[in-house]
Amino acid sequence: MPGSSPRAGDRPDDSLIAADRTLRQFSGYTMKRAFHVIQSDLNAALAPLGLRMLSFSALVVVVDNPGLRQSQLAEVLAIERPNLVLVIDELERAGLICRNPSPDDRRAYALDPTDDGRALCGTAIHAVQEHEDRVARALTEPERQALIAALLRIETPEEGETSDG
Amino acid sequence: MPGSSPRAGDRPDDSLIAADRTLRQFSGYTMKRAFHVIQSDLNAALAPLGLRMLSFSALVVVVDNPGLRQSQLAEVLAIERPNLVLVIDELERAGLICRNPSPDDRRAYALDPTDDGRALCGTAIHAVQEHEDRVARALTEPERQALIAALLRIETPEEGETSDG
DNA sequence: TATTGTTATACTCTATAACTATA
DNA sequence: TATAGTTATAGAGTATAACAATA
Repeated sequence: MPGSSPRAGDRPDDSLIAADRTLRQFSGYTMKRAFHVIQSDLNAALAPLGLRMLSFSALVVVVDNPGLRQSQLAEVLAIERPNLVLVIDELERAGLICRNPSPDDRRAYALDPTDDGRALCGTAIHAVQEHEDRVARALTEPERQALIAALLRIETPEEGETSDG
Repeated sequence: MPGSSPRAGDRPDDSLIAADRTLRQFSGYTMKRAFHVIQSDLNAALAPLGLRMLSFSALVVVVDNPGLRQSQLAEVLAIERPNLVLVIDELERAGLICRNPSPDDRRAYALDPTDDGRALCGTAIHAVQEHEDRVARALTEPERQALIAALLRIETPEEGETSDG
């Protein structure tokens, strides 16, 4: 139940810090706000490298899985195929990955990292790790790992129930 | 370091489930994906009531804090003032809140819930609680509360260090 | 007939500058 | 001059339909 605060105008601004206490019970609301903070910091960390969160993610997966097709990469990143096209364009224009002809299927491209792409990927992972260290400063390391495990279980409830199975 | 998988095309699709393992170390990536799942479910739960995540949040804060001005509401919700205007329009058109003249300041509006707004707010909170129960099904209750606490600390590192201070 | 990559399109959320009317 | 609400606009991220080439 919403509650029964007095009118907010009657009080100093300090009362606003608790003005969303009902919403704070809900993980979606708090997650949205935390994610916004994290995404801003992450994009700021990646901007000097000419990357953003999405292009960084695509680059890492291509470096880890050379030869991947675009439809596979979209599936891995959980985005729609059309939305990946501009990301690949961006990475290709920057000379970080190539669209090579797939040996098996003339409709498809095999995505491969260039040497520059592999090098920048390493640099970017280092930058993102520094961002992660800033996140970790607000948490203990077990808390940080528990957070990631909880988020993974929320995304895919059947997986990651407990990883000792 | 990215690693050295063989070419993904050599393998069946099963290999894709681990194709983003490097990214999974980073809270931002996993949070983005979990948030996307949560936001979709939350919006689906609210859609039958004519609400979405943002309008629901605004309604709850107005019901909890009648008389709030728009600029205060924007600050509470951590969104820019211009982006709140259409949300308030939407809630006012639906007859859930009113823009009343502020007694103190003729530039400002005092936002107040209508009876319908208060009623729908209660219904919506119930719907969101059911959504939260679905989230909780993937976690234990202490895990769910630890998740929310961790997200709050990430958003505002200085607050919520430990709440027994 | 189905799939790959693509184009076009649209909707949401977010961010900034500038306007008006008040203060 | 500063602030409250507003308008206009732009940029991301995301979603669907439909097309050409290929399977």
